[in-house]
Amino acid sequence: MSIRVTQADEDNGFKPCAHDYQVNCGNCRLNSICLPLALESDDIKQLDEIIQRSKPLQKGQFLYREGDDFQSVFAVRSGTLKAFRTTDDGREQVTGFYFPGEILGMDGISKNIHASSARALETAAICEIPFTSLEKLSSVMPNLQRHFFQLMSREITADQLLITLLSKNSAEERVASLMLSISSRNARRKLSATKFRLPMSRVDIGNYLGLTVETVSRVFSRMQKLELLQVDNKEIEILDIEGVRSLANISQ
Amino acid sequence: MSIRVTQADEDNGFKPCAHDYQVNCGNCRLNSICLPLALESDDIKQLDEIIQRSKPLQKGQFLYREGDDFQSVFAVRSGTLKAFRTTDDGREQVTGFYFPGEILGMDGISKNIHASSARALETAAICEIPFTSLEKLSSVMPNLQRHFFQLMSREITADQLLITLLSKNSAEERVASLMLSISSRNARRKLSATKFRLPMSRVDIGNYLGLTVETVSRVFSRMQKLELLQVDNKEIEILDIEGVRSLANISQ
DNA sequence: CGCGCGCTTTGATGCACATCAAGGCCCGCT
DNA sequence: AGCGGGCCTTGATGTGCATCAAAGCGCGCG
Repeated sequence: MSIRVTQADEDNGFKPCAHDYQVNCGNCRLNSICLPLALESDDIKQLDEIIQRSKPLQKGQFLYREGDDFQSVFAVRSGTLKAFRTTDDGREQVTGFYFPGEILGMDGISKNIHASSARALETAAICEIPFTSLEKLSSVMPNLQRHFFQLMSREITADQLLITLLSKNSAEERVASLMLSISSRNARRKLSATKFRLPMSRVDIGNYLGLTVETVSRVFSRMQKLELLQVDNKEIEILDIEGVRSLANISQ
Repeated sequence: MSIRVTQADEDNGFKPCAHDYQVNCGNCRLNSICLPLALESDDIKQLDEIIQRSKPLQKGQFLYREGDDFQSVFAVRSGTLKAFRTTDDGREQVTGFYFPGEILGMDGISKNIHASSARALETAAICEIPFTSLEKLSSVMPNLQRHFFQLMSREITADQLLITLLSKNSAEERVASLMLSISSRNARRKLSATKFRLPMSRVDIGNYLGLTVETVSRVFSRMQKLELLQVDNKEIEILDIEGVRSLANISQ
C-alpha cells in the first residue's frame, strides 16, 4: 500500500496565536452544550481565562496525532473534526465525528499521550483547554469537576453505542443510525434536524461504520429509492424521519 | 425469542452488609492496579473509609442493571464480571469483561443512570465506591482526581480498541486479541500469562467479539490445530505467544 | 448411578457485504 | 474552457461468517 504525503500530512495546523477572536465562553453561543454548562458566570470567567483560542484549522490539518504528548483537550467552536486511529497495517478506524460544542482529546489522559489523531474535515475553530489547568480548576469548582466526569462518561457510552452498532446491526441500520445521530446533534445546536450537509466523505462514513465506500453509497441509494432520504452528494434531506428510525431499529 | 427467567434474573445480588471481611485498601493485594494507585497511605485511609464491601456476588447475579439509578462505581476484588447492554430486539452486546483490580460502572455518570448492566460470571467480591463521596474526596486529593480521570480515559481507549477490532479484524484476529488481553491482565496480577481458565462462556466471547458461538468454537479448534493454543473447554494454554501475536495482527 | 440439560463442537448451506472493475460527476487549476 | 484528480455510483463476482442442524460432552441433581 502506498502512503500519500500531502502538505496537510506534514503540517500540524494548531498554532496558538495572540490574535483575539472576540470570543469568550460567556458570549459563546455554544456554552449551553459545551464545558461551561452549569457554571455560574463568575466560574465561567475563570474557565475562560485558561482557554486558548487560535487561528482556525484548515481542512485536512491535524489538531493532534496519535502518539503526540497530551497537553490539552479541545472544544469545537465551528467546523467538524474526525478522530481516528491508524491500525498496524495502515488502515484508518474513525472513532468519532466532533461537531461544534463537543469536546475531544480525552482519550489522551490515561497515558499522557494522544491515543488517536484528530483532523479537520472542513475549516474549524477550536478552543484549547490545557488539562493541568482544567484539573486545578476542577478541584475548586465542583460543578466543573462533575461536568467533566459526565463528558468523559458520555464519550464512553457513545463508544459503547458504536460497539453495539458495529457488532449487531446491518449496513442499513448503521447508516440510518448515523443520519439520526447527526440530525439530533444538529437539533441541539438549533439547526435543521432534517436538512444538512455532511461534512465527511463516504470513505469516512464507511471507516466509522465498518463498511466499504461502495456499501455506504448503495445504502444511500436504497434509502433514496424508499423515499426516506433525499441524497444529493453531501446534501442530505430526511424525508421520513419515522421511516429512518424504524430502519435504524435502535433507540437514539 | 423466548425470555428465560432465572432466579438470578429476579434477584439483585448486591446487598451491602455490615460484615467485616477484614479487607481494606491498605492491605489489598490489588491496590497497585486499582484506585489507590499513587496515593499516600494517609489518603488511602480516607479512600478506604468511603468504600463499602459486601457479601460476595454469586454467579449470574447482577451488580447493577441498565436503567438503575447510578450511585457508585465498583472495583472487582475477586471473580470476573461482564458488562453488557441489551439491544432493542433483546440481544446482548457485551461491552467488557472486568477482572480483579478493575473498575466498572463509569458509564452511569453521564446521566446518573447505569447505561449498561453488570453480571457476575463467577462468585465475585466487590468494593462499592459511592460516587458523590469519590467526587468530594477527589476535590481535595489531586492524585485521586487525576487517577480517576485516567481510569475513565482508559475505559475510552479500551472501547476504541474494541471498535477497531470489530470493524477491521477477522474472527481469528479478534479471538487471538482477546486471549492476549486476558493474558496480559493476568500477568499484571502476577498470575500465569500462558495458562488460565476462561471465566466466560463461548456465547459471551461471541457477544463481546461480534461473532457467533460456532465461529468462536471453530477459531479455537483452528488455533489448536496450528499449535498456538491448547484448548480444553475453558482451560486455555497459550503454547506459542508470538504465534498468537502475529495472528492477532494488532499491537496490544 | 444415570438421566437430562446446557454448553461446546463439527458439518452443510446461504447470504450480506467485500472486492474488483468501470464509468460518471464535481471542482479546482491552468 | 478544458484538463485532471478525487469522490461517488453502479454492476459483477467472491468469500467469511451466519444460520441451520445435529451430535458429543460434562456436570449437577434426583
